[in-house]
Amino acid sequence: MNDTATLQTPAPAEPKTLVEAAYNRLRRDIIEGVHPPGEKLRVEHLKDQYEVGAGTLREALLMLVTDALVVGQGQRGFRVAPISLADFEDITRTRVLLETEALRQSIARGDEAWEAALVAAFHRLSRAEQKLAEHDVSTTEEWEVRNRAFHEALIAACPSRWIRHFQHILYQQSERYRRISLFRQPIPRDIHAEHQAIFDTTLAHDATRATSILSEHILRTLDAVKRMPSDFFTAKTAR
Amino acid sequence: MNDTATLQTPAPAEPKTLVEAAYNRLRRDIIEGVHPPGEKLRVEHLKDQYEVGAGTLREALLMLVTDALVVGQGQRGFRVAPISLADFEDITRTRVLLETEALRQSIARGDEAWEAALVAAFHRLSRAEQKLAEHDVSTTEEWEVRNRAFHEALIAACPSRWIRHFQHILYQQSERYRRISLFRQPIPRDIHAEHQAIFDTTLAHDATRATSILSEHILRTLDAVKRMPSDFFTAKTAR
DNA sequence: TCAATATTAAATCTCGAGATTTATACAAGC
DNA sequence: GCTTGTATAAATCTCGAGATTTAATATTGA
Repeated sequence: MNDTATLQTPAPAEPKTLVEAAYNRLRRDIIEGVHPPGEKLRVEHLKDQYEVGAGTLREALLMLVTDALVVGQGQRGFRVAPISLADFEDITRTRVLLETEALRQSIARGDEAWEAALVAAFHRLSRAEQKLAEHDVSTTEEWEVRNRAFHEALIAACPSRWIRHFQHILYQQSERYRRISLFRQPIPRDIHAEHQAIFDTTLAHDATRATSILSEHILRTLDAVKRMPSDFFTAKTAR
Repeated sequence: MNDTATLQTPAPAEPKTLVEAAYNRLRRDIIEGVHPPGEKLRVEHLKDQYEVGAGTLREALLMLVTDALVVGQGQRGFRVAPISLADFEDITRTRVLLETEALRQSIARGDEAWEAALVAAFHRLSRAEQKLAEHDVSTTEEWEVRNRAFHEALIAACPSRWIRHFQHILYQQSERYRRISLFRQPIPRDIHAEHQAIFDTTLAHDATRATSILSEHILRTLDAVKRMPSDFFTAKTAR
């Protein structure tokens, strides 16, 4: 396999409409914290910034409501969804519930094609983590993409579209917390060991251990946030 | 308590914007099968039918995408979400997963106010089921409202907003299946016994039995649909 | 000085017309 | 006869301006 340094992940489908393009850009900016939690999203200002019509931007905002990244309040416009420790704890625990069940089903019903794709995703992730260990910070963004791809590959064989749908939303949410909390501090080294363990037990069809390790893997991010300064969320959500 | 025949359920908040009004009407029509699964939703036609502007109707459609009652395909307009036996099975099993977990947490953390509200909701539901047993068909619609209210009251003390959010979406989905399948055939009598058992075990804080009974209660609707003619879904989704 | 009201400004919501894209029908060619 | 290509028609997507609602400011009275 030609896995060079610039290996690409499967294309995420080009946006064919202006609404989708604005939606993608806005989503990215919200997840990356360009628009902080609680910020008022005024259509009049944003339509210039994103070079698009007013109605078009409104539709993009409505699509973001679907992802729960934006909240719309009747006749009082839109806001970036606020954040809180309680919310992140909720997101994390619900993720554990859904993702472990998805992995269980995936292991039970996954075929060889699923295993092959999982091996490939893990290999890509490992490469990125290897570079990260070598202090190649430029790989951080690529690591995030591949980490997500790995987690999705794990549960790809889960036949429940609904579980995968909800998992997708929650993962997106937790990604926003990770970026904003700027505990995007260097990814700890032992995280690769965790991924390795999840990968091994999953391929061995050991559902019990795999889900157990996955649980702790997800919950670990929760502990990290709980060690943040206590006024962190109130400060971010203010105004 | 003044529980007369015309007892009302807590008001569902009046829509203050045209978009919300159109959204509510459209949602209702889709759930009730006025717009069958797979039907193309042409903005030009619907804007007259719902007496609203084109852009306004588009926004209402986007809001329905959030509920997964409508699917939007890039540059090719909107459609009513299709149905299938596999989808209903998925919805039902995911509902069991979420609703049992929610009930577990609700029992663990519910206070007296929660218990009081649950008693009230169960009482209202019992009244409706009593009338239904007397062949008073006019109560069917009110029963559906109260049944939903009862299920929500069960998990009202669950602290997870996300689980409740997802549960809300799934309940809405299964309600559409129930109506469309017109196995809105007379509600079987022993359903009250099931509700009674769920209610009793929940109030007794017996989480194990309560969740077990709730599981079977939800799964029972799945068996009913599986006995439908095999071409039912293909016929409905056609075109 | 504080509370309540009236006035002003801003932002949202709403609408219909124009520009692009997609789907359909028909004819020509292999 | 079937496929390919073109032309027509329909529907969607996009935009900016006008009507309503909400928020902010200034004024008046106690």
